[in-house]
Amino acid sequence: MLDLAVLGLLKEGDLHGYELNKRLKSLVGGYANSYGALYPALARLERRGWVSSTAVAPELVTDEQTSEGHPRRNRKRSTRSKSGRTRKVYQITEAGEDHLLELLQEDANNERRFRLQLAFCRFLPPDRRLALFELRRAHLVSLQAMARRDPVHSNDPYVRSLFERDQERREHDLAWLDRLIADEQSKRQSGANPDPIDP
Amino acid sequence: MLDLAVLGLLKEGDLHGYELNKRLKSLVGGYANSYGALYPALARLERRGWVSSTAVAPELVTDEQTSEGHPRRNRKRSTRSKSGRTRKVYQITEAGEDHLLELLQEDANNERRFRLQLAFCRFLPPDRRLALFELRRAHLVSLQAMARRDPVHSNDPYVRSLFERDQERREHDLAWLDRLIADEQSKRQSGANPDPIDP
DNA sequence: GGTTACATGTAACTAGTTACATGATTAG
DNA sequence: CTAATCATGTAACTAGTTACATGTAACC
Repeated sequence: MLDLAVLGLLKEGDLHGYELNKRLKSLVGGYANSYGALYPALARLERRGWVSSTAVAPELVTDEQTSEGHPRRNRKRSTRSKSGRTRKVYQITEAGEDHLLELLQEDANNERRFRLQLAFCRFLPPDRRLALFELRRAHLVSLQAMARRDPVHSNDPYVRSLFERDQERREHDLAWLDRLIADEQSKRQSGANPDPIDP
Repeated sequence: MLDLAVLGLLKEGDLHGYELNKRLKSLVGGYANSYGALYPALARLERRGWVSSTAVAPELVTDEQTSEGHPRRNRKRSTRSKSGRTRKVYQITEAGEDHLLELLQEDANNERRFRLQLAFCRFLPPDRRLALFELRRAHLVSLQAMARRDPVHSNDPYVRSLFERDQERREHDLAWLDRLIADEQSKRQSGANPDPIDP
């Protein structure tokens, strides 16, 4: 799961672990400050050849990589470092990109995984993307059916309220997915030139 | 987490592992057929003195425990067994009930935990229950605030759609929780006799 | 006579969290 | 000078899944 998130973020651009973690936090509300998961994951991805890393000495940090614009008066030297340690900047490999495409298509039964798949589904070809959405839809529909044929037995008001919320959430989610699917299909019909020659 | 679910279900009545698993499935849409988590959990709960178990021989299975009403013609003997193996029926201990009360109050930051806490919150005294709801509410509000002060950076339509859904879900959840809280408070005001003497 | 349901368990694996260790740089 | 932020990592723990092993009994 983390693999998917990391490869997806690295496909957008090279990053080091600390920065990756910040992006993960804003991408998935959750994925705490768990460097305890991230760093081992990066090491694993590198062992498998899906990413490669470059050590970047703090002196070599360039202006582009350093936060905002206003250059604040150089103190002592023009090259100042924002970090005290050598950073390891990771980049995705070709094998990594292939693997990412696989991860983007598998399952979709898992709520958290689907979240990540959606966040990076722009890297999929349109037909694969649509297939992913349909797969997720089928899963939601089967959950819906399960809930309907086996309604709440409990008379407890709290349990009932919980199950009602679940029901509403499923319906809301299905409607949302249907909108996504409809948008995909309308895209195929209108600007359906995968190799645009005449703009 | 499983501990909470198991203790809660056992507080409603004695059960064996297989039956517990079925209840878990209908209670939490999820918690797969994971006997691989349940049986070790039961063993652990027993070691800690929160539950105790009784071996029940298949011959001793009584009619009350055997599914539905229609008695189907006894074949060969009046005591027929539905199961081929000795079942281990678990019951919650006094220490287990105390522990359950603790589990019902801790955290509430965790979505899945809160689900279970709500499913069994009827075992809490009303003030504790209200406190639990308020705690969950505070957590949702802080998530809401985080999302607002740090909006989506991405221009990707899929990412945007995802974050919009998140937002709607949070709002829906908050409204739902507020209804639960309001109901609790109105209960306190109307039938607020914890030791009813005059019915 | 094969599939499904009943029933208990173990082993290996997946996935993430919490706490710790370490140290530099920067903003107030 | 002190708190926050930057930066990388390890160890122990929590929590659940998947696959396997084993066997009975009921259903069609």
